[in-house]
Amino acid sequence: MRNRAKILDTARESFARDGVGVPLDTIAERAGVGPGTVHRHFPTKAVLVAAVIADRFDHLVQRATQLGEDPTDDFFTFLTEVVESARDNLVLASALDGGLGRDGEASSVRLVEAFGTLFAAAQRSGGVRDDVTAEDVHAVVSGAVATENRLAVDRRGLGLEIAIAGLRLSKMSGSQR
Amino acid sequence: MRNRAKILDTARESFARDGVGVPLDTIAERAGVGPGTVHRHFPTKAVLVAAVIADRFDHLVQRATQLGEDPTDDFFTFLTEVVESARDNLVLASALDGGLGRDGEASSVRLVEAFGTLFAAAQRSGGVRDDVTAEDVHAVVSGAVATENRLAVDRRGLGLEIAIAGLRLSKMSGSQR
Amino acid sequence: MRNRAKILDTARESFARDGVGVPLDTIAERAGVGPGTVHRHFPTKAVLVAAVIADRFDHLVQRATQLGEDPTDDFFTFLTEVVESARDNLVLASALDGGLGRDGEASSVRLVEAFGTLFAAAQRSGGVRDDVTAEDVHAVVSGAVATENRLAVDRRGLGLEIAIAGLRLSKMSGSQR
Amino acid sequence: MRNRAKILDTARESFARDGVGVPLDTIAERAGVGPGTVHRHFPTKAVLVAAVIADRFDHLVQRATQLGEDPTDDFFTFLTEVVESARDNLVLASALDGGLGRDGEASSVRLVEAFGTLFAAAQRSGGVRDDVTAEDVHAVVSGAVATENRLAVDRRGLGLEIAIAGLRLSKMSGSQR
DNA sequence: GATGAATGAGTGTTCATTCAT
DNA sequence: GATGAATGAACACTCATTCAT
Repeated sequence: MRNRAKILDTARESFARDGVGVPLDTIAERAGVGPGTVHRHFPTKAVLVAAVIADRFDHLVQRATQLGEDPTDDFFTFLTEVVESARDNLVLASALDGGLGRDGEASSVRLVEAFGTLFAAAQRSGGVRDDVTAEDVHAVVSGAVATENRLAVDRRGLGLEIAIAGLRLSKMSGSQR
Repeated sequence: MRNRAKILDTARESFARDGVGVPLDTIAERAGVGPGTVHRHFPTKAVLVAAVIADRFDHLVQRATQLGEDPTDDFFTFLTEVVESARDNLVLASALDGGLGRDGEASSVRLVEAFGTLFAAAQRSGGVRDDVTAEDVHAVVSGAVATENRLAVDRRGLGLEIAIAGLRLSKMSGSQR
Repeated sequence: MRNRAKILDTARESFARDGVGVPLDTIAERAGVGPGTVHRHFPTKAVLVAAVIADRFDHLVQRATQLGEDPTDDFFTFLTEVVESARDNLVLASALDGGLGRDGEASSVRLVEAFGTLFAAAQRSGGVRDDVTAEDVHAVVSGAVATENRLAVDRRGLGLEIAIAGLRLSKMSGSQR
Repeated sequence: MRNRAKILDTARESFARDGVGVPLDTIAERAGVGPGTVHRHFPTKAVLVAAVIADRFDHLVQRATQLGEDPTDDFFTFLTEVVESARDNLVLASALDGGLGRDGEASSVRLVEAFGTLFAAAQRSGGVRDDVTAEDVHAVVSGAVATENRLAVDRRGLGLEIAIAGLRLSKMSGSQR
């Protein structure tokens, strides 16, 4: 249905800008449909939120398959894309923050897999610290997103820079603290 | 009053565990008091939330004054304390995340000042990258908190390690990305 | 919607009988709808109260336009209608009592205008004391309403009679007290 | 107890200015006592309100006994005092308005009696219309109070003037309407 | 399929009243 | 007697969800 897409788009923008607190009625109104229509397509608010997230996650997974140069570059490129897609996007940021893969959502699992594959390859090829796990990477991504979202607009990039430097293989790794 | 402390404690735990979404009635019940009692001590939910945060923030500011060795060590020690205090604490994490100092709350402003002083000293003494601002540090702290909160329990520390490494003066600073 | 009218009717009766203190939930229950439905049609209790009043006021203004005999008779006929409509009606009585026109409500302003026009004409035609102002008339109307509401049922009319006699041009006007 | 008088005074002013809606806690605070103290002296808010009213009513009844010239003058003088005491006094105004004597309150009954005696004498002496009852007078007083309270400050007196003219024996009485 | 009116449980807040100190 | 902290019922209002049209 065309309405489904319209609702999904509106929800994406609304949730991105204002968080999941936005009333469904507001989304319905912004999408130019009735609240009942929203529920026809998305029986529950949670379902709608999940759909919005899944949409972005699948979009990202898609991108992961379009890489293919150097494993290390691929990994960091993907990480950058993930972080940037969650920048200025409240739902995505909190979706990455809270329970990537843990929620059992199919798209979430796929993203974890895509990430895992790239990460394993990068680690094998020696471009990434070998004392961090795939799970750790999820956490670091969360952190990078949080940093980016808090940074002044003209300072953007610092969060990514630090995260990437922190994951990249270097002599100083693990020597701090 | 003894009840004020009881309510504040209960609120601290409730907000830490479940976020600020916890109904005041629930907090009242958990504290073993009536809903009216909560309002007597904290006229508004916002006031209670602010009180919980202020309590922790002032605790931190207190710690800042007890340092006094090497400026750089002091700064990173304080940063570590701040991040650790927000670990497993949803309100504190989001308080650090959203608008440190921007909210005009006295305790928030004091924390910003404490941070700023230590940061300036550390930067002057050459222990911290000189291309980052105090504002940047707030963002990086947010990120470290997010990372720590997402990390498996036995992996804790990685977020801090990366943040600290990212802020510490090093030859590679600014060379990435 | 049919429900809007049902709610307005119920509110009119409830407010008339028991005053504006009646809980919205009670009105909802009496109207056979949920509390949310009341809020859908009248976002705020003040809006509902205003709607009830506006409904009566506009009804009165309507009547004012249907007159057209002798200016003096018209004025007193209208005054009588206004007072009688507020008889046994707590909201209307207090709406007339407190701030006719001062509240900025459109219907209130219209009623003031209707009253003012009739009053001016009556005064010009010599049927009304020329030492009273339009504002005075509002106060006298308030008084007549109060009197009528306090009067035993079989004595009704005395308040109006006194008010009308007091406003009508007579030799004794202003000689008392 | 001295506190009782302090509370009563404070309540009188508070209720006069803001109506009976004023919270007891506010009155307690203004009186410089705890809320519990208010309840010790006045078990219920209704009791306090009644006490405030009784205090004024008894004050008025007192005045009634100090008259003694011409019956008609006495009656209208008393009526004037009653109306003026309720001017700018929200509780008193509504106490006069709603149920003088009907509430069974002793002071209310006494006021009714005082009024009744003066009224009967005035009527007997031929100074007051003989087609109105004592009950009617209560209603007219209500009206005069309402009018006075609505009148602009520099127009005060009109309500009383009209009420008195309306009750006084005159050739036009009963000829209107 | 779409609509949007209706639902009703839930939330923050107020305030008369009680009672331990 | 006085205090003021505590109580809890009550209220206005929100919003996810349902359902008649």
